[in-house]
Amino acid sequence: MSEQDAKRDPNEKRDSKHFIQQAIDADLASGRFSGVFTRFPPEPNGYLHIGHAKSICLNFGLAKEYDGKCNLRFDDTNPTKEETEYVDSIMEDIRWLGFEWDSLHYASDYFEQLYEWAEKLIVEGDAYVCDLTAEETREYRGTLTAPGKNSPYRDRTAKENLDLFRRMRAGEFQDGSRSLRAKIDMASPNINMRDPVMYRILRATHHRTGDKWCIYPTYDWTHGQSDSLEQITFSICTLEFENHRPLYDWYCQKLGIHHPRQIEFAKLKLSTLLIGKRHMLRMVKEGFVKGWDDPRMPTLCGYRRRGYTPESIRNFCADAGIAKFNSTIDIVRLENAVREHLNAVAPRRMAVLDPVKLTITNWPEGKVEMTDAVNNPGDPSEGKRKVAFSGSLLIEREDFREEAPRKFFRLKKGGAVRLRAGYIVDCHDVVKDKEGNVIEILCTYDPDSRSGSDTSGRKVKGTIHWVSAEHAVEVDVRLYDRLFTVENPGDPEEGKTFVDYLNPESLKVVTGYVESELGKAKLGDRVQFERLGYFVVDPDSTEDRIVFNRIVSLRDTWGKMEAKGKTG
RNA sequence: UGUCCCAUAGUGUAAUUGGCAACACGACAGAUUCUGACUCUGUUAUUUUAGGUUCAAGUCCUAAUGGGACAGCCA
Repeated sequence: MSEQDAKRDPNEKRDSKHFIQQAIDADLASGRFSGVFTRFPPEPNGYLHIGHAKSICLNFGLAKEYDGKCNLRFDDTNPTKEETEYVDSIMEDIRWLGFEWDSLHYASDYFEQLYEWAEKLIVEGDAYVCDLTAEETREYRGTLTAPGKNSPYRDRTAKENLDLFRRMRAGEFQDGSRSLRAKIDMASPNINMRDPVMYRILRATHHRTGDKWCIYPTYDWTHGQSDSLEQITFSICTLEFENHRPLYDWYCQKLGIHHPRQIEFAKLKLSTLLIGKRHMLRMVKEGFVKGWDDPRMPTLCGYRRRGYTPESIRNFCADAGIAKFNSTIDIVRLENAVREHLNAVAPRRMAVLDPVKLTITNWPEGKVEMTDAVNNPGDPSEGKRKVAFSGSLLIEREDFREEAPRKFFRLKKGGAVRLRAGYIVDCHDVVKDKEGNVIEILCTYDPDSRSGSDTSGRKVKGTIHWVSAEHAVEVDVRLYDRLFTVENPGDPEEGKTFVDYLNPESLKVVTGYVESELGKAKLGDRVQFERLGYFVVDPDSTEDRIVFNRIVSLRDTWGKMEAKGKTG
């Protein structure tokens, strides 16, 4: 133990901080801010996914870490895309992840304040009503390399602008016929500063304000001001808003209001996953998956149904780190985080998913023995349970070979294997059908080899799982696998789309035979089927038939050896 | 012929802010094992390049190269 401590000592810098924490420390030290107040600002136009989880963990995590606050604010400035349905699911998902907001807000709550501030900018000559159409506005904006040119309406008087803007609000003009723009610099190398639009005329029913407004503020004109109103200190967002920061700052400065600091970080990207809204929408709409909460979806509700734990997702996000580099994290890290947590908390059970009959020829007719099985070898306090052992068992077809390579440690003809929490059995014969398939394995058992009280002294290399045929409970098992077969399905080669990379085996449904203990399993229960993986009880379960989802398989060293032909 | 941002093992992040490049995951090799799981051990790097500053550079400066973001009245 002291040796371990000595080894750990030089690496004692576990408190190393990422660049946002360092920025916060600096601002706190300099007195720029006196506390940490963050916010998570989703647009209620879709379901939260694993990428949002990173942002949620960051924002809520920072608030917790610095003893500050974190709000939930719905960025609902585009009535054509947003719905209350999403608001509810977003709140549910955040809570499931294990976070609670300090207070709940909607950007739409600030529409009136925003409007007043817009008038202020008009009066001060910092904003004007522009009659250019959307298309004309684009033409006037210039390009990435060429400066834009001033709108012919740029020099209207404050009085005229105010009148026009009020009439915009009053509904006197057609949708899209005019806009309110900030008067900044049409020659700015940063396109966001070329007189950005603040308001558009848009007759659409808003999910909260109904038909009260026919003009709606744009993101840039809303976000920073909302942050300011809530006294946010650190407005954390993703990298694509980096070029918007000058505008964020410009609005706050012109208005002379509380000025939060916007800090950008790289959003999460995971291999084999498609997180984009349109991609996910297409998967759902075209039936590649069964809905937003399909266990193969990268949505939080999908992962929830899949059986992932909030802890494992949080651990994963912490593990992934915060940086400004656009990186892709290997999906196995997420899967590993899930295994790591479930290994600690999921009770072990036995289940056979591809059964073949194993008959013990020297087992007393009709005898049933209750043996002890350990619930979690890593945690003795989890105790033991009784499992019914009999002369007629089911084992995994994969665990038997008539002819087997040298390193096959399971059951083979003429060989022996330990039945977990049971006896050692010796295979002496097999029964086959007309096609030559093995339909029954005949064994003898060693009465002195019972688990827990083995006096046989025998050492066998392999241990396999089993269930007693007459005691097993039949269940449905959904074997989920990755939805896509390639690292980056979002970057298809010529002439292909992400659809071409869908994994046809992302879902296999089989009938499983589980130990009787599992007949009592309840919705949401997570267990490890020994040697197979982690499974959760799905909501589709009924009174008389339980449905299990495979959360994630166990690491399969043997499978890898076989794939590489290293089985000796 | 723009502006901004980024570059450290295969992957992702560190490096006490200028002082012996570390951790995790993967991969590989081995140990252990009544789960081929878990656990444990070992291996895995001229810090993109070229200059410069310095006793000392992953860290500061300049340039190059490579990558990313931006031309919605989306967010």
